[in-house]
Amino acid sequence: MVDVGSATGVVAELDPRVERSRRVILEAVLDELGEAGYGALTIEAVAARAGVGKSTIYRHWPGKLELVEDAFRTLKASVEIPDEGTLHDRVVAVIEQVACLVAQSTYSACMPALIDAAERDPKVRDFHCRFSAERRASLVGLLREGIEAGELAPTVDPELLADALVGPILLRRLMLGQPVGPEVARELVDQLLPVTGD
Amino acid sequence: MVDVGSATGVVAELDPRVERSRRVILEAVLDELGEAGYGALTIEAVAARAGVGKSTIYRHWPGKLELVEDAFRTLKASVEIPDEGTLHDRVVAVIEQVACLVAQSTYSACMPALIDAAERDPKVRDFHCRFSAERRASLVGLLREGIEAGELAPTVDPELLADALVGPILLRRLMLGQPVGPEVARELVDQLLPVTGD
DNA sequence: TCGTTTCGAGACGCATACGTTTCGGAGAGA
DNA sequence: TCTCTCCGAAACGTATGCGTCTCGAAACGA
Repeated sequence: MVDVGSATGVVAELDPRVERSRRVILEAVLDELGEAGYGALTIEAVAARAGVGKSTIYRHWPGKLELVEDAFRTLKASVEIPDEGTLHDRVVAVIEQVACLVAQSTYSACMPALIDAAERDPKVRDFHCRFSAERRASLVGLLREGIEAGELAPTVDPELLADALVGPILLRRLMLGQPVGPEVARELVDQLLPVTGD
Repeated sequence: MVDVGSATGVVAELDPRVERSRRVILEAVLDELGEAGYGALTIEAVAARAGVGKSTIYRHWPGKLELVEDAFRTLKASVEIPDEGTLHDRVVAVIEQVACLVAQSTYSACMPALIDAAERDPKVRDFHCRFSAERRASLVGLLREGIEAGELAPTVDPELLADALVGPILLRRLMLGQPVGPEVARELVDQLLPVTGD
């Protein structure tokens, strides 16, 4: 019942039953969000899908909002920046990851629900924006490196360029119903990255 | 009660009471969608907001889905293509309109709900995608003109470029919580439009 | 004027979800 | 083994929304 901070700063659950309950419940929340969305999400549906009693959910969370927040926090949607290669190739690798993430992943399935929930509740909005901004920052950083290394013209606005690379992927997924595959990443970079020299 | 096709092909409601009821109800639906979203939208809330009885709603629509579809159809979100000016200026004008539309409009308020609803129901999805595709097509057409007129390099993919111009606006509105003003339109076009010659 | 149509209001039975509570069973840990 | 904790199930009363129905008032339009 009580969390214990270990010497490493990691918080460990004493009872494995609690850990297991929290895990299956949060998984069920993400599944429900993908299917029903935020507005139509019910605690009863989550409990049924997770195979737990409602009381177990209310034992660990005060309500729907906190439950959904915790579930979103478990989403894995990080992007890895490759160390080697030309700027062009490194950017392509990043955009490929973004395309895969947006085309098929738990994150992708929950994206519409997340966008909708962010519009309704300030807490979710904060989380969602910070979540997106973190990934964006890594791409912006990569582009900044390129400018400093002289591979990109100094007139380039790295934030605008980052959004221009990622924006179309979102647009096609959310507005056009045509999620793009990773093969489009190279086209995007070829068209939009104003490389200097070669 | 009966629609009459006039000589001009316009369908007119005989009874002004019906016309008025439908109008205030559909307005209320859009307001509710902006506030509550699609999943949490209820007929009762729409009726209360519109100041009509529930029976009046059920008299004109079979259920929530058709009601929402009709409401979305009343959304004005068209983009006008200017006739004169350089390609650069014409594209700027279009992107400015898009930015205004996405920053503040009934359409903007309903966008998260529309995206969420499209994910849940195929009918809404069809409508939403066609709706988005129509606006996209007008910008793509403008870019194609530019290519044919030699103002844009023939290597440009007009659809990709159109998405690269509009995508960032959506990304900042939906993912970053930073809707952009029309002043960003010029920056976008300056950075992304690969004009030939001048 | 007068019959017709639509209206708002509200009651209806039904279904679902809320959040709380109780209780017997089972797993954890000493 | 034995105690303590957490569990799932289910029942609880309440609240809300569903879709239907009825009714008297008001507006339409001929």
